[in-house]
Parts: sequence; structure tokens; C-alpha cells
Amino acid sequence: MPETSPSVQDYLKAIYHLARREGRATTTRLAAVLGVTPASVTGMLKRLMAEQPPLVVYHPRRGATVTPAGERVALETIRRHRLLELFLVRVLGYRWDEVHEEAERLEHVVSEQMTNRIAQLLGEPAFDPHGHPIPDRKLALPAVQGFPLAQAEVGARLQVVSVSDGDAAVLRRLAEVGLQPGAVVRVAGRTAGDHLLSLAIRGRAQPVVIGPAVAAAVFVAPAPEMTEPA
Amino acid sequence: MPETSPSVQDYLKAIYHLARREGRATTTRLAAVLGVTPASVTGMLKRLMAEQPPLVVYHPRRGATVTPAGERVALETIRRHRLLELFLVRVLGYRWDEVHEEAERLEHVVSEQMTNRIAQLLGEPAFDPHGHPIPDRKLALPAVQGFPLAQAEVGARLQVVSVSDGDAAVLRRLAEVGLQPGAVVRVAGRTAGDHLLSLAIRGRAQPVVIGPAVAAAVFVAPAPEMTEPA
DNA sequence: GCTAAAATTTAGCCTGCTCTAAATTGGATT
DNA sequence: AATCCAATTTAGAGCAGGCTAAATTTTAGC
Ligand SMILES: [Mn+2]
Ligand SMILES: [Mn+2]
Ligand SMILES: [Mn+2]
Ligand SMILES: [Mn+2]
Repeated sequence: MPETSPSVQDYLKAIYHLARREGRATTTRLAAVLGVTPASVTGMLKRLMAEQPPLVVYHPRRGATVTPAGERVALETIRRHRLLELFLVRVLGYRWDEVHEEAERLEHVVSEQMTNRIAQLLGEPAFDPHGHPIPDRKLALPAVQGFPLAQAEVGARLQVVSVSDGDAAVLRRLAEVGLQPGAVVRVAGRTAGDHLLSLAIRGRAQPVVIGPAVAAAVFVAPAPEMTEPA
Repeated sequence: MPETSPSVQDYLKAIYHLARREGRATTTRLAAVLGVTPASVTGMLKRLMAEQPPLVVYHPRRGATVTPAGERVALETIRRHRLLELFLVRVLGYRWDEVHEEAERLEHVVSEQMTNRIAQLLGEPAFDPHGHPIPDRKLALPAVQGFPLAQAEVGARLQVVSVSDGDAAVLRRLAEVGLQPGAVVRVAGRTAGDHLLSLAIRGRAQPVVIGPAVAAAVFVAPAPEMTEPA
């Protein structure tokens, strides 16, 4: 197992996520996600490919994917990140829009011992505050279902599976309207020109209107059958 | 306030501690404490002196001390370190010999927000698990009294103030014999050649013999008057 | 006071990771 | 098929922080 720096861990996480969502991680997409220049990405991809064992498969000009060794590093880092986020919310009283940044730094320095103690304290949780699955000690990750709310049909009854955690302002807006993982919503309507969605959210008296940026940050699945009343 | 890297923070902590204990921080002592070569120390001292504002006062060949700006960085880092150590013990169930290493990494990445939330959760504590004072939010640090147990007179009744946290094996030995901060001991005797100390520790039936490495790691002050029985 | 040892600095180098500016290339458009 | 463009790579550089080897200065012993 090669030692990995914070930079390498962040690159591998980004390659893993992009490859999963878009098939492969291209230079430009990686540069955008990581906040570096494309030239820097090219250099790093060469180094990750040259690592022993290689951490990525890189075909110049056609992007990269992680190798099994690279995936392992990515999943270990994702596990630390998501456990830390939940820990910050549950133990230190953070709001869910504050945890991502902090976890982004801590994920590179907490030991395996600390990671497992946090997991134990939290009861070996399966999901982080945003609804993302937490790899278990063996790095097994539950399959993620769900599609963007932005693509939902009008009239559909849906349950929120997870929300993107990158934009704090979006998260605050989601908390405001009650769009947390588990929330049940019906798509009441959609406007043509500006892609606004009108939603009926269970437990809320008034319908809510959200814009496309917010709608793209919410991932949903068909709502399960009516849950029994309390 | 200049941005400071983990390296710079560790250098400033070391300079602060050495200057406090030994008057000034010399190149060789710093190199030993930080685990780098003397040449590396010289280079860093030059950079710290050139910082705007300067973080150290450095007279080539006669060592360095921190400036007010450097002391501030050192104390902020020490505050984070000691709060983290106590947090790891209290919240995550670490033993006191396990926390130093973990804190040494975490101290460079926890935000001010996280630091203050930890302090609040712990009740704004004044001492870490080893008895070292924790700078408060204004970075005020209680004066430390106490001298090494190794220098105690035979017959003296003493109270443990703090213990060095650098050597995990020494800490485990101290826990074994009950030499924690607050413990009250009487120096029962001392051997001439090998500097062993025989101690009567209040609450322990049998006297204990400790070697010089352990005796040097324990800091004591004259015991207060007899405490009333429970 | 002279000299040997110890401490310290200098010189030169290296790795990791980033950048800007200048090629290059693959694919789309006409 | 020629051309253009967007994506990508290459070339060259810089900074932080470390190292080794060689010089230099201080200190200490005599
Ligand atoms: Mn996150
Ligand atoms: Mn990160
Ligand atoms: Mn410590
Ligand atoms: Mn440190």
C-alpha cells in the first residue's frame, strides 16, 4: 500500500466519483472539481499511474479511472469523510451545511483507530448527514439508487434519498424547506421557461417552489407505500 | 496574520517550549525535538525571521525565540493540541498514552470553530490529560509551577502537577503505578549509583520504585496540607 | 592562547505539487 | 478534405520543506 498525501487522496476521490457518475474522469472535469489547472491534473495523473501499484488507469487524452488499489484509497477516504461529517453533526452540534469543509481537511489526518472509534460511538452508521452511504470497515458500499429531483415527472410521489453537500447555501435552503433525506414530496408542478418546481412536502402546510440549482442537488426515489400514522 | 503550515506551527511550538525551558532555542536542540537535520532548522529559522511580521527573533549561531506574532501562533496550536488530547480521552475513550500522536496531526487542521466547540463540550477545561495547562480563548496560560520529581529531596511530600507526554511507554508505566496529576507521593528513598527513587503513593499499599527516565518525566510541587478524608 | 571538537551555516540538490504560456491533437464544421 | 476549436499535454518555472556534504565559527580543554 503506497503512502498517500492529502492531494493524492483528494484526486482519487474525485476520479472515483467522476468515473462512477460519468464513466470516466477527464482532465478538465477533474480540474474544475479540484480547483486546480488542467496542467496540474495531467501531471498528477501521470504520477498516479506510475505509482507501484498503479492507482489509476490513465489513457492520455481519454481520461482516467481508479485501479483496485486506487479505489481502496478513495473508499477509505470517503469513509473517513462521511463518518466525520456525521460525527460533527451528532457530537459537536454542527449544522449540515458546515461539515463538508471541515471533513475535507480532517479526512486526511485521522488515524484508522480514531475512525473506528468514531464509527463505534455513532453506532456503525450507514449514512452521513446528507444521505450518502458510508463504506463499512470492509469498505463495502451500499448501491445508490435515486435520480435528480430536477428530472422528476409532475405528479410523482418521491422520497429524498440524498442531497449534494458541496454548496452550503443550497443546503441551508434545503433545511429551510424540509428537503432532508427521508422527506416525502409530491411534484405539484413545473414552470416551462425557468424550470421552477412546485413541491408538496409531507408535513408542511404550504407548497414550496424551488429553483433548478436546488432541484439538481436533491436525489430522490419513488416514495414507498404510505407509511402508517404515528 | 500570516498563514502558517503544519511545519511552521510545529517549529513555533518547539521554539516556544525550548525558549521557555532553556532560555533560547538552539539549532541542534530544535533539530532533535523536531526530528529533522540542523541544516533544515537553519533554513526554517531564516524563513520565520523573514516572515511579515517576523515570527521569530533569530541571531545566527545563538538561537531563536518567538516574537509576539510567533508566540500567538504557538499558543493557538498548543491550545488546539491540548484540547484535542482531552477530547480524545473524554469523548473517544483513548488512553492518555495514545493521544499525543493523534493530536500532533489534528492540531494543524481543526478550525477555530471546531476548537471552540470542543472546548465548550468539555466545559472550558484548564488542563489536558497530562496536567498541562490549556490556553484559554484569549490564549492566556496559567503559570506553571513544579519541578522534576527526579530532583526531589528524600522525605518530601509532593503532589504530581503534570507528566511529559512524549513517551508512550513512560506514560503507561506512570498509569500502572498511579502517578497521575493530582497524585500525592512521599519520597521514601533514593539509591546512590543508579538514581532509583522509592515512592510511597497515597492510596497504594506497596511502595514503588521508579527509574530516572520516569522520574524525569514527572513534575511535582509541594503537597498541599492534608486533605480531609472522604 | 592554541587546538580539537561540537555546533552551526552554506551550498547544492531533490521531491511534491502547483502555476503560466506555448504546443499539440482529436473531432466537429463546413 | 481543409480548418477551427476545445481539450489536453508539454515546457519551464517556483515554493515549501526536506536532505547530504563541505565549510565555518564557537567553545572547551589544555
Ligand atoms: Mn462531504
Ligand atoms: Mn480533502
Ligand atoms: Mn501532547
Ligand atoms: Mn504537530
